Amino acid sequence: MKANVKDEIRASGKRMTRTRQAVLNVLESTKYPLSPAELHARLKKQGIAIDPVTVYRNLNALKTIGLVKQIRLHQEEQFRYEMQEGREHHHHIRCKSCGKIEDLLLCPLKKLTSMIERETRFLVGDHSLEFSGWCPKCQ
Amino acid sequence: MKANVKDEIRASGKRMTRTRQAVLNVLESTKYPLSPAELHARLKKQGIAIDPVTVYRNLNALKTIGLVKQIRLHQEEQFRYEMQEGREHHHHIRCKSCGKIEDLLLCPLKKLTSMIERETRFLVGDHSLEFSGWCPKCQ
DNA sequence: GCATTTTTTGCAAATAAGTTGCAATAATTG
DNA sequence: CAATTATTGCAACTTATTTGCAAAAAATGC
Repeated sequence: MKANVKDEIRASGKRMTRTRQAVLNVLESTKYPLSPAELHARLKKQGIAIDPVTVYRNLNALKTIGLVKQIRLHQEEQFRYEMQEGREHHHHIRCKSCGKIEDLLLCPLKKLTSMIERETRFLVGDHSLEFSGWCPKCQ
Repeated sequence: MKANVKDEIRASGKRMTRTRQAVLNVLESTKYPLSPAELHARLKKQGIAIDPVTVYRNLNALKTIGLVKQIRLHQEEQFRYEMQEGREHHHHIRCKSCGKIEDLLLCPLKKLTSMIERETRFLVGDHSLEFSGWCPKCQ
């Protein structure tokens, strides 16, 4: 865990507890966004028994600070969370069959933003892009 | 309501009831995807008092036939539904302040698909793209 | 290090969106 | 019009998430 992660938590008036440390460790060592339930299961497997509610509360706290990003993949019923700290802007692809999720580092949408702003007169703040299909194993 | 909508419903073994007719009417006359609750409220305002459960069941039935499309806008907690029948492929933009949703007819992603397939070895079936920002009134 | 303050945690209970079981009702078919 | 099958309403259930509250853990001041 990077030192400045703890600093950021403290700077926001929050505390770095064992539990929070463990939540961050799992998120940092996972290459795709996790649901609260998946995160809870991983902690359990590590012998760290915390209440599911505590997972929710930690994820919300970390999201508020901006250390963690909350996303929702289309057609999924729960939120997922991934580290935001030090990560590039990216999107995801999800297998329709087994649910496998991978990051996509490419993003073709920066140039499109001004076009959309002109057309809709919205001020664009953000976008979300997701592909779905079948992963190599499920084809 | 187009004649072939009723035909498609009948062809799938389903029936065209007053209720279902009313649900379709609302969807056809709305220019953005509606949540079940919003749809229910509109029916109520028209003096059509049906159970919320019936709205859910009708939306699911229409989705199964392929007449209606179910989408989930990122950071929203409920599903939304829009007519699929006779509509172009499109995406949405949503105001972060008031929640206003508009359609975007442009889609820059067709060319990207083969690139993603090469990179990830997934077979891409679908994509979802959503912009969010501030609508003219909320800027 | 100890007492005080404030955050965090666990447990139980509440919420919100959506689904399911079942009996009554409404459409369709012959 | 009678028989069949889909649809509806109501109550109850499920799943994901949030909230209240008292106890436990972390930070702060001395």
